[in-house]
Amino acid sequence: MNMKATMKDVSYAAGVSVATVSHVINNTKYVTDEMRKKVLDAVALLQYKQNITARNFKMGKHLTIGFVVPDISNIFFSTLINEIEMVVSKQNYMIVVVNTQESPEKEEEQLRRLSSGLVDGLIVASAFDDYTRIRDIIPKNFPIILLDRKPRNCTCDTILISGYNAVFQGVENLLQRGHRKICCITGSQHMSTLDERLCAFRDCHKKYGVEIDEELVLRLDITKKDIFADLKRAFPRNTGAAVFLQNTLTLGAFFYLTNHNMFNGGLDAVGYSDASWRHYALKYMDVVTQPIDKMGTIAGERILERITHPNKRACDIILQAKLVKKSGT
Amino acid sequence: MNMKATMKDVSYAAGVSVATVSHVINNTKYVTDEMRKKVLDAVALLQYKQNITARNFKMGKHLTIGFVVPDISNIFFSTLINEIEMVVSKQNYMIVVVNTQESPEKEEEQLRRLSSGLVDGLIVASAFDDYTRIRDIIPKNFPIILLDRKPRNCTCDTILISGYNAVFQGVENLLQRGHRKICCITGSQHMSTLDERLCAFRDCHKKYGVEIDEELVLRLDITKKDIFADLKRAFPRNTGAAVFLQNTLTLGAFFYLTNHNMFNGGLDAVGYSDASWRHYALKYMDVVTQPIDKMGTIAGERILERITHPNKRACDIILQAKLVKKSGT
DNA sequence: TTGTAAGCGTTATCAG
DNA sequence: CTGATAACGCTTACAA
Repeated sequence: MNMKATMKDVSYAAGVSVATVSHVINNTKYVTDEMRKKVLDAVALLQYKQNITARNFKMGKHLTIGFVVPDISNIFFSTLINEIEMVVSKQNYMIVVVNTQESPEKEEEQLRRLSSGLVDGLIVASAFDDYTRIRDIIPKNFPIILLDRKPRNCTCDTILISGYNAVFQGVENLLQRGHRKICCITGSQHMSTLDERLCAFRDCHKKYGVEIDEELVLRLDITKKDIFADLKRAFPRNTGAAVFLQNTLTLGAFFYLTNHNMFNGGLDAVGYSDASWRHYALKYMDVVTQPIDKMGTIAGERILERITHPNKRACDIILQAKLVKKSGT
Repeated sequence: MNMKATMKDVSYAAGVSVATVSHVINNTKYVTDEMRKKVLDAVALLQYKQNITARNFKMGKHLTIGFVVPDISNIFFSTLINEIEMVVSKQNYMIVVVNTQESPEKEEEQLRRLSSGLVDGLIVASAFDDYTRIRDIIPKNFPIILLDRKPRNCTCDTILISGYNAVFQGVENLLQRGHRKICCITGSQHMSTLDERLCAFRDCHKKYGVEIDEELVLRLDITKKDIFADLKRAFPRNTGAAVFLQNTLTLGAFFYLTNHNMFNGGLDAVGYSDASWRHYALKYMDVVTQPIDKMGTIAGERILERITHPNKRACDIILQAKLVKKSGT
């Protein structure tokens, strides 16, 4: 019989009280060296390990923040994880990541689980269009921050990155260089960020009095393994310019286009990128980059603040994406 | 005063016992419809949410598996997450991911924390060379599975992917096509997988009696943001062939090489890839792909089995990477 | 400085 | 079928 040792076992073995054991384990009160040694010896002898769940339960604290992401393999989110981790780990918090695979049902289930006593706060990039249902799920005043996407009817803190200006500027450059047939390639999912970017695309055309050929506005499904085929079909040869509104799309497109030597053929493009490969692309296209590090830092700081002050009023923060021009221009 | 409602509160409001409340919440015993309704009404009224930590504590079960990864932004690991999730979610387990950023210290800390009552089992891709210390940290018989890398002195279950044959075969192809100056580009970190791949590179040369120019064996630091510069320096023009032993490296290299039109210049190459972009690369290089999905499935199934039978004897599983030849050949 | 004991929210045993 | 109540392992007044 090899049941796991508890504090009581240790206290018994050491000939002291459980309170004393607790205090030496947690360094929470002064204990004489003699006692401390007895305790530590017993701990070693019994291979005692503190039961963190019991502790968390008793304290109502977990030193843990949940990060709910729709797609963990998107470099945008994985970078964010590191960034947030860096901030919160300074206060001894850890981050647990759960992946919802863009499924609202999964998100709902996870939010329900995590918010019911597993973590002290939540950061979530939501797959929901509308957040009304979620409000009943998350306890009132539970520290929660929404990232990157803002569903309707959501009253929590949000941190967003606006791509409007950057995309507008990118499209403006293309128009100013004389392009009139600009292909716009975006994702098939519906989300606030994409809508905004597309909006910039349209508005810029309007400003210059250029009519958009709707045939050139394409929505590709990037969850499919092979964007290649889609792109092939989608990419008309008679347009001299293209705009890609999503980072995942841009990588695929970039491969496709370089492989077909289209940039050397004079193609002009604006892409979206959050990854290190943006450096390579810069030879051929303007690239919109998002301030992920800043977003992560702010998210980390803010969730910590919410945890300590749960009933401050919520607010939105909007960061700006930036257009980095390709090397030639 | 708006303290969170407990079962006791609910039982009081519903005029029943806590036992009954518990049973309707968990569907764990038959309760008459009348009682059940009373309970559910009270739950709604008080906005009662079960405290999962208390439950986990009491039950000693968490329905949670920890996945400890060295680099969450590596597509190899993020794909693995999805794969594992798919398996374990069928048994209602969730998976929490923690990122160690290739730091053994972080790994140790996380293992300590997770294994002390936060999760029911662990899957870890370790940043450790040697696992002796870890054995004292993880409780005896704690369900744990090591993935992808096998540190020395590790007696747990491991699931590995051997790249030996695939790399050997890739190099063999190059040699048979007449190449004698093959540049080998690998990572700067030390890990079992890379060692094995490099070993295949060497062994294959030996088999063909070709001496390796050690100047052409390069270790690049992929944690640096800009592999581009490194590659530029590293890549000698007089070699007609190159082998890339890591997926992250290969992507950078591929960009660099296509941008410089080197494939059209006749460069022959073997790369490592786990991502969807492998399709694009296949026009230009042989690509080693790893059976990530299989690895994930096995890992998921095995950890579940370990959780139910914690004291079966550990064993190793070795999967084989596969060489996919480029389209022309 | 150390020990005693109550109590955190749940589950589960056992009587009714 | 339902209800008291002990117990899970730990922290923390409070008492000694």
